[in-house]
Amino acid sequence: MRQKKPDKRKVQGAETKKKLYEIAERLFREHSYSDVMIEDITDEAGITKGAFYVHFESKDALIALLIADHTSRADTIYKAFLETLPPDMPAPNVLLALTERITEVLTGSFGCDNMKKVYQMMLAGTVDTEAVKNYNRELYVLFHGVLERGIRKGELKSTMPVEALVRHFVAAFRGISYEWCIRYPDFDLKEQAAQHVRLLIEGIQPR
Amino acid sequence: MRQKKPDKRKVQGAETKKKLYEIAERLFREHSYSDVMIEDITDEAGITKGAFYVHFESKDALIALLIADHTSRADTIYKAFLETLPPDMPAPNVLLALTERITEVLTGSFGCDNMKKVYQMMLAGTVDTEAVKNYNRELYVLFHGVLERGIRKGELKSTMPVEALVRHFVAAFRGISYEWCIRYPDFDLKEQAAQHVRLLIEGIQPR
Amino acid sequence: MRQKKPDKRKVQGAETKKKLYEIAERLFREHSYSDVMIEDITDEAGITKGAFYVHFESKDALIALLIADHTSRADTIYKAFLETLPPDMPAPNVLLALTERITEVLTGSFGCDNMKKVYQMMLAGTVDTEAVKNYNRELYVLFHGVLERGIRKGELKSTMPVEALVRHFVAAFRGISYEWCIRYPDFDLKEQAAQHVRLLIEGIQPR
Amino acid sequence: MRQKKPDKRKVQGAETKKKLYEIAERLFREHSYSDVMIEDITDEAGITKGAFYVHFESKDALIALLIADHTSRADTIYKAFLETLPPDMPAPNVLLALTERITEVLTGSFGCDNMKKVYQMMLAGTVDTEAVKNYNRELYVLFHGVLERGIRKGELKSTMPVEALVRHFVAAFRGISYEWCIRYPDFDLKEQAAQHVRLLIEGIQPR
DNA sequence: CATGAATGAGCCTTCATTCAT
DNA sequence: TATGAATGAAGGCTCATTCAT
Repeated sequence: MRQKKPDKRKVQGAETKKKLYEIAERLFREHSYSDVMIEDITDEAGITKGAFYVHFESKDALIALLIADHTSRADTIYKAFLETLPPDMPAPNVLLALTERITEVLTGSFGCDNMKKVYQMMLAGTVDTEAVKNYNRELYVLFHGVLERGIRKGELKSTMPVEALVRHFVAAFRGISYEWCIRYPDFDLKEQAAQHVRLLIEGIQPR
Repeated sequence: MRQKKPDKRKVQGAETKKKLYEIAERLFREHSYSDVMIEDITDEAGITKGAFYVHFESKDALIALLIADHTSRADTIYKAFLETLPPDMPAPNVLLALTERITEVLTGSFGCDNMKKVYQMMLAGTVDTEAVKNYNRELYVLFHGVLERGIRKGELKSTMPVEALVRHFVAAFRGISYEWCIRYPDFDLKEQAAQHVRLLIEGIQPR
Repeated sequence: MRQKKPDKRKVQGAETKKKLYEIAERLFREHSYSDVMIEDITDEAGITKGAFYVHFESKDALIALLIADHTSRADTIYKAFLETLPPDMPAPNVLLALTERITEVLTGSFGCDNMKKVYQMMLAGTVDTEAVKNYNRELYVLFHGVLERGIRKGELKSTMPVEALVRHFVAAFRGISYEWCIRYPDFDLKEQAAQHVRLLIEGIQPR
Repeated sequence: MRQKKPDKRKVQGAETKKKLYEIAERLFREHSYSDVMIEDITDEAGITKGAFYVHFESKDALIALLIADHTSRADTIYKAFLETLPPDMPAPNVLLALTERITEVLTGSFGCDNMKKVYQMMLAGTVDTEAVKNYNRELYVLFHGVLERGIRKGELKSTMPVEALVRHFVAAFRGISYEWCIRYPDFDLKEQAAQHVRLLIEGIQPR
C-alpha cells in the first residue's frame, strides 16, 4: 500500500501550471504578446506574479513553449493527413496536397497573426524558436519521406541529396509564408504556395 | 510685401508630419501598437523623439487619428457604394447589400487585427475613439437614410424613432464584429452578419 | 530500554546543519553575501530551500552566526596570545603587542572584505551583529584586564573608569579599522593602528 | 563666429555621465556589484533612475566599461614600465620584471576583490569582458614584443609560433591569478607568479 | 526533517512624455 | 521646428521566506 501517494501539492502545482498555460494561450490569442502582462495571467489564475516563475522560466519561455506546442500539433496534423493519402498517389500530387493542407492550417487554425509573431520572434531572437527552425522538426521528416520515395520511384529526380532538397522546400515555404505575413491580406497564401510548389516540382521532374 | 512667403519651415513641417503619419501607419499595420515605439517611427523618419511631439500630441493621439482616418475612409466607401445602388432597390435589399459591403471592408482592407485593436482601445479608454463611436459618424447617417426611406416607402416599419433604430442596427453590427474579433478565425463575419441583418429585417418587416 | 537511542534523525539533522554551515562559510568567502543565494547553498548540500529554514532562522541569522563564530574565534586567538606574553611585560608593550596581533588577524585570516561586510551590516542593521558590538565581548574583557592591571601597577593612569577607557580603546580600533575598510588598500592598518595606540598610550602615560 | 556653440545641454549631459561614472566607480570599489543599485548611483548624482539609461545601456554595460577602463589603464602601466627597462636587458629578466610589475598592480591598485569580480563575470558571461579576454589586448602585444625579441636575440627559443607562446603566457598568468582569487589570502601571487614564470622560461631557454 | 508551491518586496529596465536650449 | 537629457510610471524578473503536506 501507499503505492501511489498522489501528493496533493504536486497535483495542485501541475494544475496551476496548466491553468497558467491555458489562460496564457487564450490571452495571447486575443491580444498581442506584449500587451499581455504576466500579472494579467496570474491575476486571472488567482496567484501572484512570483508564482508564475515557479512554473515557467520567463514570459518568453512560455511563449516559446506555446509556439513549440502549436508547431508540434501542426506537424501531427500534417503527418496524419499524409497517412490518409492513397499509397500509390504520385509524389507531385502528394506534395501539392500537403501544400494545400499546410496552407489550410496556416491560414485556418494557426492564423497569420500567430505566424507573424513567430516570424518576428525568430528574427528578434529573444524567444527560443528552435521548435520551428530545427531541422529535426517532423515537418522536415515528412517532406523527406515524400521526396525520397518520389525519387526512388522515379517520379522525381534531383542532383542534390534529399536532405538538401528538403531544406530547400521548407525554405521556400518559409519565404512564401513570410510574404504572406508582410503582405497580408493582399496575398493568397494557398494559391501562391501551390504555384510555387508546382514550380519546384516541374524543376525537378524527369522529362 | 512678404505677404505670402511660402514659409519653407511650414512646408517642411507638414512634410515631416506626413512622413511620420505614413511610417506610423505602416509600422502599426506590421506590428502591434504597443510594439511600435515612438523612436521606431522617428528613427525611420530621421528625426528625434522630441520632434514627434511637435506634430502629434501623443502616441495615442496619433493612433486615434489613424483610426479616425480609417473610419472616415470606410464610411466614404459605404456612402459611395450606396450611391451605386439603383434608387428603387427595396430597403431590405439595400441593407443586405450594405452589410455585405461593410463586412467586405472589415474582413478585407481593414482586417480583424485592426478591428481588434480598435475594440481593445474602445474598451481600454486610453485612446480617443470618438470617430468610431460618435453617433454623428457617417455610418449612422447612412443607415439612417436607408431606414428612414424604407419606412417612408412602407418597405419597413418600426415603432421606435428612426434614430433609435439606427443605433440598434449599428450596435448589432458592433456585436457581430466583436464576436468576429474574439472568435477569429472561427467566425464567418460575412455570413453571420448577413444572417443577423436578415433577422433584424424580418423582425421589422410588415407582413 | 530505548534509553539512548542515537536518534538517527537528530544526528542527520546536525550533519545537515554542519554541512550547510560549511558550504555557506566557503561560498561567503568566495562571493559577496548578496551574491550567494540560499539555493546555492542548499543545492550544493543536496537538499531543498525549505530545509534550510529548519536549521537556520534566516539568511541573515546564518550570516550573523558566521560573524559571531569568527569574532569568537578571533577573541580566542587574542586571549591565547595574551597568555603567551611574560606576566611582567609592561602594559604599554602588551597593548602594542595585542594591537599588532589584532591587525595581523584582521589583515590576515579575517580580511578586509569580511570586515567591510561586517561593518556594512552593522550600519545596515538588517543583521544581528551583537557578537561584534556587545560590550561583554571577550575583546572588551581582555582590554579591560590589561588596562586595569597596568593602572594598578602604576604603568598607566586614567581619570576615567577602566570600563570607559576600554570602550575608548575599542572605539579607536573600530575607527582605524573603518578607515582601513574605506581606504583599502591605501591604508596600512598595522602601521596606523600601532601609531594610534602609541598616541593613546602616551596620552595616558604618567610622566 | 558661432564657431563652437558649446550647447549647454550637451555639456551638462557629459557632466552627468562623468558624475555617474565616478560615483559608480567609488561605490563599486566600496561594495559588491550586486549590492550597488542603480538608484544608489542616481540618487547620489541627483537624477532619476531612468536618466541612467540615457548615458549607459545597462548596469552590466557600465561595469563592463569600468573593467575595460581599468584594464586599459593597467596595460598602459605595463607598457610604460617596459619602456623604462634598459634596452639590453635579457628577455628572461624582462619577463620576470614584467611579472613582478603585473602582480604589483594586481595586488596593489587593482586588488583581489576586483579581480574576483572580473573573473566571476567572465565566467557568468552576463557582462561584456572582451577588453580583458581579447587577444588584441595590449597585454598580449607587450608579451609578444618581449618574447619575439628574446627569440630573435637567441635568449629564448620556442618550437611554437610566438603568437601561441604569448597566449600560453597570458593563460598561465590567468591561471595563477585565478588561484590567487580562490585561495586569497593564502596565496602569494607575487611569489607564485615569479616561480611560474621562471618555470616557463627555463622550459624555453636554450641550453 | 524535508519538500516545493506560493508569496511579495524590491531591483533592473523600458518607454511615452516633458522641457530647456 | 528640432534636439536630447531627464522624468516617472510600469513591467519583467529575482529571491528570501512561509507553509501545507
